[in-house]
Amino acid sequence: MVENTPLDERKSAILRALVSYYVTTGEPVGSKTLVDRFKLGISPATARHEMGLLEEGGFIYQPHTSAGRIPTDVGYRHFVDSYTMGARLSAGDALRIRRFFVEPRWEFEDALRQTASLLSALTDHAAVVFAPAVDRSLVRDLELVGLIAGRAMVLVVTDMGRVQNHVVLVDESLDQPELDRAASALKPLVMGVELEASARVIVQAIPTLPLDLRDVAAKVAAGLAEGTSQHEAERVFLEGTSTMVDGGKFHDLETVKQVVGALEHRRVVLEMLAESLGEGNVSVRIGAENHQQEMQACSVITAPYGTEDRAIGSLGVVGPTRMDYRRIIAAVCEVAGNLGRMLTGKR
Amino acid sequence: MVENTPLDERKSAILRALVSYYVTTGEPVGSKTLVDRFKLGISPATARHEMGLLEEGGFIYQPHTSAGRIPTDVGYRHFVDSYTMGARLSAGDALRIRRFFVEPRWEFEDALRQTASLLSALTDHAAVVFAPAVDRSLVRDLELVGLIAGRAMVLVVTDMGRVQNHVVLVDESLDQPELDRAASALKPLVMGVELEASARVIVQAIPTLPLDLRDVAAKVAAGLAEGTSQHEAERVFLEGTSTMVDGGKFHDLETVKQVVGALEHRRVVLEMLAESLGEGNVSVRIGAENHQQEMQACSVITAPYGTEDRAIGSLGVVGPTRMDYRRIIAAVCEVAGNLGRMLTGKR
DNA sequence: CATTAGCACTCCCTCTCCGAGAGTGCCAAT
DNA sequence: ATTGGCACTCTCGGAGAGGGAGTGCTAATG
Repeated sequence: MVENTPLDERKSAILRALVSYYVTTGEPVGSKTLVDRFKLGISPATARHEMGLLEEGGFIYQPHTSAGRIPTDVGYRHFVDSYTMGARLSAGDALRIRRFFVEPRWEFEDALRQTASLLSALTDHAAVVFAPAVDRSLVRDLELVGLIAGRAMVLVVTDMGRVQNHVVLVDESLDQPELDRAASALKPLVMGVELEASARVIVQAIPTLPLDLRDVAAKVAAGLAEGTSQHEAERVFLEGTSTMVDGGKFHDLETVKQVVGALEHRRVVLEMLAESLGEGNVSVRIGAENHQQEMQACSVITAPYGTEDRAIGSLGVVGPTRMDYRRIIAAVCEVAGNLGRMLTGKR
Repeated sequence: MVENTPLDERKSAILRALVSYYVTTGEPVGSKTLVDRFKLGISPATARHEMGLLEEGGFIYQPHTSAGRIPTDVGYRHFVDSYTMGARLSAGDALRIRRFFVEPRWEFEDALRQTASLLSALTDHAAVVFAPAVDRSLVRDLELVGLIAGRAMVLVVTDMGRVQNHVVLVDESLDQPELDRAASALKPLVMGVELEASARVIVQAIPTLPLDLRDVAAKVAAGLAEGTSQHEAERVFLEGTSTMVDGGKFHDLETVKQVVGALEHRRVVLEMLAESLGEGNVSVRIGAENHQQEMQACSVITAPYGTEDRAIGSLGVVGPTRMDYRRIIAAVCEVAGNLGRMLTGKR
């Protein structure tokens, strides 16, 4: 409520203890409980005094007079900022992650979906994994396949085993040999080019192409452009929504519905993960810090994955603000690191 | 409880009224309410008498002595069997479906996902659409694309615009020209063949191939076989799970979690939809009629889609046993019909 | 001056009690 | 066979009471 006072060490310790305890029980925490369970070296009265100050500072609040205290979003924020660095995974979790990633996984999409499952199981919250459609993997193949009734499919394969396809309308008279001819002409143009740039490359080369191929080329370029931009929503893998319904994570059923609904319509997930792609490191959004209206009862922990210098996607965990931040942050980081290594083969 | 008495007309009418009313309110229905709201031409006392008999027959039950009656699964079953034929869609719903299907949709997967969304929005329940990986669409193209580190991707396109890809391990020494050579050799074998049969065709042709291609061919066939059988789970499109959380559809939160969890792990959905593929027509599974343990608090309404003689997939709606069967059955049928027509181009 | 023990106070939670309301089953009359 | 009358049962909601947990304040203490 007042200004953004930096907390002295004792207040910080009290806040840490309070958050830790509240997160496990879900009950408001009183001064007595606090000094009983944690070796704070102070009496309940002193704790009460400090807690009063913490409340003035907006770090904790009482659901009603004469109840224990509950952390506010600001309180969680301080907890995360001051006590979260260097959190280590439990041996069990670490082992589980290591086991998961030593298994070879050949399918790109499969790997991402399973990673989402892992993350959800690990944290007991909903997990998302996102691979942006627009990325810097390199084109390995381009094919044109005629379908029924003047439709043709543009197929692009990247070096990371990702397939993108897009159906375009072409002149009905084009048969497969002609499509092959077009593909042969276009393929050399885009081989080794970044997927993101491929449409542009083709457009630029159109004037140099034989007249009868220009129309097809334009269609293909359009398909590529649309394919890379539009279908991002399909690149979101979401697992563990059922954990949201779990006992008492959210008090309000309406909230649960809102959150599950928002996650389901991938737009919100997409926004969150895209934001985190920009920042270089693990990102923690607590409650109202989320820009998305629907997510303001949640905390979202995300991290990009890839190599040091280049992120190829991001992943994260969504849960109630009352979550075990240390554990989850550690898990997200560890999984992101492993996934990045697995996909890039580096390091 | 007793035997499977065929109900006389009046009992049947009472049951119909009771189900209709209960489905809208969710409250146990009493004899007075029943004769007040429906023109049954009998007095409450008579209704009570009949209701007593219906209860003996196991069609309805009381949550506690001296409360109204609620339909049992058997009651719903009778309702569906006797009162559901020829149910018509509301004009609004019919229009909405028609509007949806006149828009051209080029992407197979997209079309299915959006259909699931439509069905969910239409019924206000969770909706699933399933396209089995093994089907009878015809192969239009086969490509081999080299990826990093001895992996190659087998790409197959079918005439309905479906792309299937599977990564296989090949000899590290194989470069793209050699893969192309292999693809050229294999492609003629499978062109126009049913996807389902393609792996078998290749295996049979292996002895006729040049020695140095036989290994690759076997790998490709294995990849095709695995691709067509294993990844069915990825062909399930699920939308609208958040509607499950809606007020009072299920009384028990634990049930909601169980159901959402089961839907999320596609296995259960897959089982249900595969079952319905076998039966030729719309199928209604009410509560305990579901073979899946997790679904016994739900009703599942599914229908295959495709042409008259050949189903190419199935779709359905999952909700609480307390649902508006007439409306939902009509919606499922209509959507299935339209989707089939759109995908096959037939009427 | 910070810390602490003591204490009165506040508020929630649970339990119980009670009356109203809804619905039933049965019985006797039609 | 149907119906009106009636006593009975059960749930639901509100009121009231007691217990418990936790607070803020004050005065005493090192």
